[in-house]
Amino acid sequence: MPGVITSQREDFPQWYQDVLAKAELADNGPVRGTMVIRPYGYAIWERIQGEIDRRIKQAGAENVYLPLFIPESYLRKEAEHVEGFSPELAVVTHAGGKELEEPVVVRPTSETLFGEVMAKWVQSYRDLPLLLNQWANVVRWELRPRVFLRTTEFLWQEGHTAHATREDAAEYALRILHDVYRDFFVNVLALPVFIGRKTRKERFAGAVNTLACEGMMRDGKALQVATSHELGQTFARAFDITYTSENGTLEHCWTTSWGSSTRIVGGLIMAHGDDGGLRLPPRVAPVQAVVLLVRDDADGAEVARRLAEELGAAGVRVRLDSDVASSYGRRVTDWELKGVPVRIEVGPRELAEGKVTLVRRDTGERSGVALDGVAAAVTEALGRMQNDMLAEAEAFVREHTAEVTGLSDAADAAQAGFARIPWAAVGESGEEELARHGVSVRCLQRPDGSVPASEDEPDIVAIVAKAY
RNA sequence: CGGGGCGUAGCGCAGCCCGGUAGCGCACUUGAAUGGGGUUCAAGAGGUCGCCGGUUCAAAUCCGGCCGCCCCGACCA
Repeated sequence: MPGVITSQREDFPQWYQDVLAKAELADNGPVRGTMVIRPYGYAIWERIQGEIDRRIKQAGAENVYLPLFIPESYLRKEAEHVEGFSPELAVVTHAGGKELEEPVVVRPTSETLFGEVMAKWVQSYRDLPLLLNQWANVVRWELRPRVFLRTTEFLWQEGHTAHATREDAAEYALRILHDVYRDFFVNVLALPVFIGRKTRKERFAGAVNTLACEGMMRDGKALQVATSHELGQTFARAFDITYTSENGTLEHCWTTSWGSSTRIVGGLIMAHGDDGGLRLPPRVAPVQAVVLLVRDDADGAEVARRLAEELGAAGVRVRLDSDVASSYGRRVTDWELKGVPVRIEVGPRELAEGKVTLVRRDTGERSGVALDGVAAAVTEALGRMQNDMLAEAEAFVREHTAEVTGLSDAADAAQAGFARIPWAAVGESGEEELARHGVSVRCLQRPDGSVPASEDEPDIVAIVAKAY
């Protein structure tokens, strides 16, 4: 595949743009910073959405839908929250042909609306925990947008929960991080993630603790792919989310919020893509296998049709490409750009031997497969690819993560990957210093990679990197 | 808001310095050949050269003003 696109570090932004366009994922929208997600890009998002939604439900949360518009006064109820979001709000001042008495804000996130709703729904300790989630679009007027990674309008899932105790809320926020997000990234996207606490500087506006998953892209930069916040009693106090406890006293709830967005699609592209375009792990691929009819012959067409049917029956998401009016090379390249994991080529040469050719997208490896063994071979290849892609990504992360002890070494290492450095050697002043090199603390971890209970724990490690 | 750059066909660009019939690649339409890694040939359609003004016999090109957009930094899932 001669020079279709290149993923060399210096060309990475251009490579990313090319993949978006050539794999037909998304374009810029007419309003600056917005994006148009094309059918194939949306199909990938639907896979992501389905997998995350299933995990959310397993964690006990239920889906609801709250309004797009928020009265401006709601946002003002929580000082830190307004301050954090006001620069990027889209505000509607006119509607129905006249100026509104109170402007309405297009939601940048829905903590305030959920606060209002929870205050009504929670009366007694028997109503707790209240575990809610919504799939919605939100708007944040970003200064420097980038398709999928940071767009003015994006699709996401935001979970909002209310609990009786601090411990219960903290435990749930951590559970979401582990059981919903990390599990999804590792087992579906084959994307190893660093999980940990955000520093005070990087914390969500209004939260008392922010947890995050950070993924490494192939240019060595970090992308925050999901977050989970403990909101303490901040929003419970601002919105009067109270309950009567078992012994009759009136108490404020402890709330959490957590989210993941269409940004994940960008992360998927940048973590697994190569010079041939997208590479999709089988579990997230909308099309897992394509049966490609090489030449225009009736026997081959019949075999290809039958194989596609068999694969479908075996539970493989399969497509038949018998569009022989387009050239073989063109079609092969198109499916590779789209990252389809397995390609089955049906041509006269191998058919003469009672075989077809199976090609893996991740390695490019080709093998001959007997006609009656195709479904088994494809299923096996998909399973192997899922594991191999995770192992490959893990090796990449290991090779691009440096152990350092000093700030300047950390800043240097972060030009090409991640650095692990004792948090004691960084601190808030060190964060400022790193920022001058375009580097930030992505998260704080225990030495074993688990999530610390506070940033004051001894021996905790800062993961530092350049970030998107 | 600081620092760079760009506005010419649907997309990507050349032409501008040195004024003289509006060009190239991709995509699109038609026809033919080809067909195991982005096929080839032929024909065709498509333009207010960002806008306004000036200089000139003549402006995409020179001069003045305006507008829009992109990239790098600050903000962020």
